[in-house]
Amino acid sequence: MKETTLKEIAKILGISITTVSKALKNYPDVSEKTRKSVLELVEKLNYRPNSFAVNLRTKESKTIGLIIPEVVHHFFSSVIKGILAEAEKNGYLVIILQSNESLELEKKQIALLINKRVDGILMSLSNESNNDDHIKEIIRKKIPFVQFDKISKLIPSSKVIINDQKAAMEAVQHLIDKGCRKIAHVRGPENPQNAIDRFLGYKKALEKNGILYDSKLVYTCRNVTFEEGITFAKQILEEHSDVDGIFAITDLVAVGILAYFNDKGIPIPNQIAVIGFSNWFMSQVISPKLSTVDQPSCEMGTLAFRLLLEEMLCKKENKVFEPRTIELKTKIIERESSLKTN
Amino acid sequence: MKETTLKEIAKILGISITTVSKALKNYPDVSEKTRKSVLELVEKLNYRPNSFAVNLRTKESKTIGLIIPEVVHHFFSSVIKGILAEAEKNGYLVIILQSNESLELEKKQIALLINKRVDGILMSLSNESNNDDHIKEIIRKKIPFVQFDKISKLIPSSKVIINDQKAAMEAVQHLIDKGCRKIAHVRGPENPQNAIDRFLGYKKALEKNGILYDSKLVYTCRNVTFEEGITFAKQILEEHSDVDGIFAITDLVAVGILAYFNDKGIPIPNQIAVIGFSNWFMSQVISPKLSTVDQPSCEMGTLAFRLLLEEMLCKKENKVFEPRTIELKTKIIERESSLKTN
DNA sequence: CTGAAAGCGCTTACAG
DNA sequence: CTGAAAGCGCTTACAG
Repeated sequence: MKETTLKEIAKILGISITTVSKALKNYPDVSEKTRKSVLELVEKLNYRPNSFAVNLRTKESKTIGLIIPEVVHHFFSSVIKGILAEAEKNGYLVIILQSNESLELEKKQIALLINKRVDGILMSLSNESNNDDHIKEIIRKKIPFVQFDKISKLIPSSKVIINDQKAAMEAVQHLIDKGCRKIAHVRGPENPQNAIDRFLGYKKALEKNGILYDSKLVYTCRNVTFEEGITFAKQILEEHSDVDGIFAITDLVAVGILAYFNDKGIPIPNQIAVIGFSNWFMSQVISPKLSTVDQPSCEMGTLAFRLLLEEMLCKKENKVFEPRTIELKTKIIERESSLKTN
Repeated sequence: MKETTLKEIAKILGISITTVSKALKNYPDVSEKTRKSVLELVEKLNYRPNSFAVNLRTKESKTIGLIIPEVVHHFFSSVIKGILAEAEKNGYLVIILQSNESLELEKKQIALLINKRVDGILMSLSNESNNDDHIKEIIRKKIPFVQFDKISKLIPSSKVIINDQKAAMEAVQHLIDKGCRKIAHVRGPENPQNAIDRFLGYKKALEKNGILYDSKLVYTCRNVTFEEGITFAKQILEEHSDVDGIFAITDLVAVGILAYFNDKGIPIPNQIAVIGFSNWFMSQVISPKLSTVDQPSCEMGTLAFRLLLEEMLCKKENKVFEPRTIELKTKIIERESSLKTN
């Protein structure tokens, strides 16, 4: 089945391609009569402009790229949902790539998106990312670019983030308020800014409350998994049996910790209180229900797309765009895992 | 920053655009010397072919579309993961659209993908889909098309599915084997084939075991949510206090059911055994751990893409492609929620 | 081995 | 109000 083209329509109506094109784009200099006949035939033949040709002419594709560390992840999939909804509302399609927390893949995918000539790129860094060179390429090519959640601070782009340090401080303060005095931290990997910030928030909260920081109480995840939660829970119990509180980098790890303690019959929160981060759906259905830090996800996606859209529009009109950073609010969610009764 | 084009390279080297293009595409009829000088300059200028132009010429974009009911969903996000990985391996990008279980959105999105002229489409139907007209358009346009999980049986396309009826039968048989005699079913909405098939499997299992089917024991979800699980658990308890087993359309609903029973102190599985479907991650961390039907997800994505790729290649070579259906194996996962000890 | 030319299907500045 | 023409940046059949 051959696709209808402007040429055919022009031929059938006995007018020029130019006029057909103008009629379709509501140029004012086309007679009502001509426009009508064009619209009718277009309707009848179910004509759709060839997007490849339009892209080539207009140098834009109404398509953006999204690079995300992991799709099977409550937080990230919610961000994707927000992005997809907002993009669709504004007539944009989204190409999604999963970096799988790998720097190598991330590099490759940035190259793919640049070659594809997407109109803009949204990105959350992989855990392995430890320098900015591959990202600078996006800036150098003047491709509209917004980072969210896991960002590189030094890249001059718009960003949508939370205040990880503050949120972590509040989480640890919450444990302290509940009576915890010896608090372990299962932190994220070395590279990601948010793992660093949450760790710093942990330290600051201790300091503020006159509790001595002990680096032995800090355990570092490599892959931030449920399994690591189990492993570290075991280790904490063996190495520091008097720990009375744990702040985990994210809910998935916290759930692993709870699973191990449940299994061993360690009373939570009375012996050890636990708080996670991100408010995954899972947290409210496990037992005990997990206290955590609520972090906007869908909204983060929506706002990231809006910032990108603004930048794309500025670029189109050759205006200067000043990158902006939006910081979203977090909130402590108190549930059973930190509700000490002693 | 202007992008490098073939024209510029040709000009700098004092040769024709044709020759540059051929050198880059490893045509045999280019001298080694010329090819080398081209490759060197290309490297130096970091030339990347303009994909818009390539798309227009070759009439393909190495991009496929994926329409999925819901991204924030353990099963679907795992399928996406499988698709993305396989697509990337084969040099394809994936545009993802979320139909949000809405027929209207689904229609719109099919139109978007057709207009975008993607090379192929992967799709899982929304719950609202009750006829095939919008999907037939894909077939009519001869766009390579593969359905997975939630499919329309009558559309002549490749499919990747499980045997929902058989899997459901096994799940209910499992409850019966554990001693359940009055088994309720919290089913999915009316339209989706897999909800229908699981319901039929439920019925067949009862029949096979000489248990009378009672339509009052079947509860129908509208949105297949955690909250509906809670609601129906309550209703089941009120309306049929002697129910001793529940088969839920999916784990999310089953988890809602467990939450309600836990809250009310109903002993699971001893008073009521529960089995879900899909083996979401969550199922193994809640208490009691949820018995369920394991359903391949990532693999489903991988295979769906492979079938699509095959069809896309056939189309390119003007070969006939015979749609195929791949049926993946499921497996009962026995956990605490069905482990009666009486 | 090299290149002129046609063409993919649009958009738009320009002339009339 | 209409249309001829140029051009976006490639690919490829064809001629030499």
